[in-house]
Amino acid sequence: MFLEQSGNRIGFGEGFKSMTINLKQLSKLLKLSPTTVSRALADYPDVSAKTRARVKQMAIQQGYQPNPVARRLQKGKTETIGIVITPEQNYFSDTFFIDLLSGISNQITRAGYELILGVASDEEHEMQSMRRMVEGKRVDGMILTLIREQDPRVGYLLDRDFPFVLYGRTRETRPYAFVDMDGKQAFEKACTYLAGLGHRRIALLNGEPGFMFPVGCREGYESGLFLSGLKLDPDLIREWKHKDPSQSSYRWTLELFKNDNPPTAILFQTEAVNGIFKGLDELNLQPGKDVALIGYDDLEIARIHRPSLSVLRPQAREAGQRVVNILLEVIKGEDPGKFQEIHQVEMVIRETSLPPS
Amino acid sequence: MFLEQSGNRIGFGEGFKSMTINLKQLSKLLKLSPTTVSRALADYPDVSAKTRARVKQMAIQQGYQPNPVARRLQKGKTETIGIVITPEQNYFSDTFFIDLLSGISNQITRAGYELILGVASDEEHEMQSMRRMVEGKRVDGMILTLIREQDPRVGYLLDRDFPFVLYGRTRETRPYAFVDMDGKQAFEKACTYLAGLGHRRIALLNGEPGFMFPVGCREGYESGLFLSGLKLDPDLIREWKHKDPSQSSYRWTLELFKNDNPPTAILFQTEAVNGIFKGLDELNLQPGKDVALIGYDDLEIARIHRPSLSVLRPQAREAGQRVVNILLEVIKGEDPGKFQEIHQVEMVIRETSLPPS
DNA sequence: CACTTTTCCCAAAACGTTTTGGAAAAAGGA
DNA sequence: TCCTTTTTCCAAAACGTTTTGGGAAAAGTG
Repeated sequence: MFLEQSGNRIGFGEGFKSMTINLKQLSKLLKLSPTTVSRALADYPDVSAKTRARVKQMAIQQGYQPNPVARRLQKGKTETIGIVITPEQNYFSDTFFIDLLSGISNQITRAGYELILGVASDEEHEMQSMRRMVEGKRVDGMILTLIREQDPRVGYLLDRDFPFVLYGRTRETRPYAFVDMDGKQAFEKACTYLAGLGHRRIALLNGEPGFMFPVGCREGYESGLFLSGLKLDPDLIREWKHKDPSQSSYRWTLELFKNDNPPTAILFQTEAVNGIFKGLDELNLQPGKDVALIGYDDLEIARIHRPSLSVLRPQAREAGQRVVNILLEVIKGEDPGKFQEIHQVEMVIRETSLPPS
Repeated sequence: MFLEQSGNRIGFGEGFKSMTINLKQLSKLLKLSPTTVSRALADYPDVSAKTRARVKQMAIQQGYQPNPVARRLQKGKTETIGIVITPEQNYFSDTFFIDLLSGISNQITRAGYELILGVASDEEHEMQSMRRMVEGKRVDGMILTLIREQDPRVGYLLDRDFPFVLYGRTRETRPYAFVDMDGKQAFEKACTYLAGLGHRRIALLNGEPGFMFPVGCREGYESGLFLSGLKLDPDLIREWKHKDPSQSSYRWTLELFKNDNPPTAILFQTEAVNGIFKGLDELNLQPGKDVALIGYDDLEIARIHRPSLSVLRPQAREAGQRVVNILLEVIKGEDPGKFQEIHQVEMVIRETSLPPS
C-alpha cells in the first residue's frame, strides 16, 4: 500500500473514494502539468493536437471526471437549477407535469447541469424553499410553475436580478422570460368547434381563480362564444379549487344543471373530470351523448374512459426543454425580455364532442 | 465605487452577486480571522462565548451564509442526495409518490442537504442517470424506488460500496438498508377481512411481475386465504402492467368474470381502479354492491368515488422521512444492514367492502 | 514568583478545479 | 544570422470554506 501525493488512496479495497482519480494524478501519469491537462480536455487551442489526443485517451482510460464541486467553486457557478413544487396543488395527478419535468430534466442533464427539487407544503414554504436556493447560492437560476396572477416569487426574483423562467405568465410590467401554453387560443378553438356542431349552451368549468392559467381559458372561451355569435351567460361559468378538484367540480357540475336552460357542452381542465363524470352520472346524463365534453390536458383517464374524452393537448415535454434552454441563456446574461414564448395547443377530437342531441 | 480585496464588488447596482458577503469580508468587519469566525459559527468550544455571540449577531445582520460549494469542496462531501424517477411507470398518477417525495424533501432540507432529481425515460436511462450521479461525484447517497425483484441498481451500488437506501426490497443476499411497506400484512388483513364478511371467491389483480412489491401482495393474499380456510384458485389472480394500468386492468377484470364461478371481491392496487370500474360497468356489476373492492393506496379517486373505495393506506410521508434519516446514517458510515424497516399499513373501510349479496 | 494549564485566537494548508500571465521553444521573415 | 511571431506548455493564483497545528495571553497552582 502506498500513499499518493495528494493524499488520495489508490490501493485496493479502500471503499468508494479510492476508485476515483483527480486532475493532479492524471497529469502526473501523463507527465504534464495540471494546467495543460485541464486545457487539453477543454479543447483550448493552445495545446497541440497530439498531446490533446494523448490526454483525452488517458482520461477515458482512467475514467477521469472533473470533480463538479471544485469546478463550480472556481467557475463561480453552481451549474444547478432549482424548481419548487407543492403537493397541495396536486401537481402530480396531472401527467402534464411529469412530462414537463421530463423535458426539463433532459435538457438540464444535457447541459451538464443539475436539477434540485424543493417540495413545499404551502405557499409560504414555497417561497421559503426558493429563498433558500437563491440566497443560499445553491442555484444559478429558477424555474417557476403554477403561476398566480399576482405572484410574489416573480417580484422577488426580479428585484434581485436573479435568473428565472416561468412556465406560464403573471401580471408584471417589468420584462421577464416565460414559456406559456396558449390557453386562450385553445379554449377559443374548442369553443368554436362545439358551437360549429350546433351547441348553443356551452359551459366553462374553470380552474381556481388567482392563478393565471384560468384567465386565458376564460378569455378564449369568451372570444369563442363571440366569434360564434353566442351570448355570454355568467351562469354557465364555474370555478373549482386546486386542493380538491374532484369534489368541487362535482358540486359545480350539479349546480350547472340546476339552470332552467342547462348547458349541452362543458369545457374544463381534465384534472376535474372525475367530479364531472360523477355529477353527470348522478343526473343520469351520459357524457358525450347528452353533454359534450372537451378537457384541457390529455391525461390517461381521457384515453381510457368510454366514451373517450376529446381534449386539448399541450406539448409539455417540448415546453420543458424550451424553458431550460431559455434559462441557460438568461443565466449567460441575455436579456430575459427577449424570451417570451407562447406555444400552440392541439385539439384531439375523440368521442365526447358530438353535436347536441 | 471601490473594490474589495477579494475582488467582490460591494458597490450599488452591480447585479445579484454584489448583495452577498463572504467569510473573509465578514471577518474583516469583525476584526477577527476567518478561522475564528468560521469556528464561532460552527460552535467550536475554543472561541469565547462573547465573541461567538458577536460573530453570530454580525453574521445575521449581514445576512452571511457560507457558500455551500466552497464548504462542500473542503468537506469532501456534496451534501446532496440523488433520486431517479421514470415517467413510464406512471409514478405520478400515484399520490403516494408525491407524499413520499414530500417526506424525503423535508428531511433533506432539514439536514442542510440538497435533493437532485433525475427523470429517466426507461430502465436503461434510469441506470445511466444514476451512474452519472455516482461516478460524477455529484451525490453522497442514492434513494431508490420502484424496486425490481432482480434490481441491477442495487448490485451496482453494493459493488462500489456507495451509500443508498431502498424504498422497497429486492432479492439480494448482501445486507442493505431499506424502508418497506408491509404489503404482505396489508393484503393478508384485507383478505381475511373480506373472508370474514363471507366472501369465498376473492380475486387478486396484482401489480406487474418483476417488481418486488406485488410479491408481498401475493404472499399476503395467499396467507389471508389460508388463514380463512379458503383455497387458492389461480384463475382468480391476474397481473396488470405499469405502462398501462387502466387498460390492462380493464381487460383482466373482464377476464376474471368469464369464470364459471366468478369472484365476489377483488383486491388490487388503487392505481388500477379506473380499469376495474370500467370493466365492472361493462359487465353491469355495481362496485361495492355486486363486487367488494379494496385497493392499496388512498388516492383521491378512492375518496371521491361513489361508493367510496375501501383502501389500504401506507404512510408514505413518514416513510420518506425515515428513508432520508437512514441514508444520512449510512453516509456517516453506519452499517446499512442495521437499517431494515418494515412499516405497517392501515386499512380504511369505506363503502366498497360489504358482505356478498 | 515560577511553572503548568487553560482559554482564546490565528496563519497556513488543503479541497480540485480553471484562469492568468508569462516563458521557452519552434517557426517564420528579413 | 538576428529579430519577430507563433506554438506549446506551465507555475502560481484564485474560488470560499474548514481543519490543522500551533502560540500568546490569561488563569490557576505550588
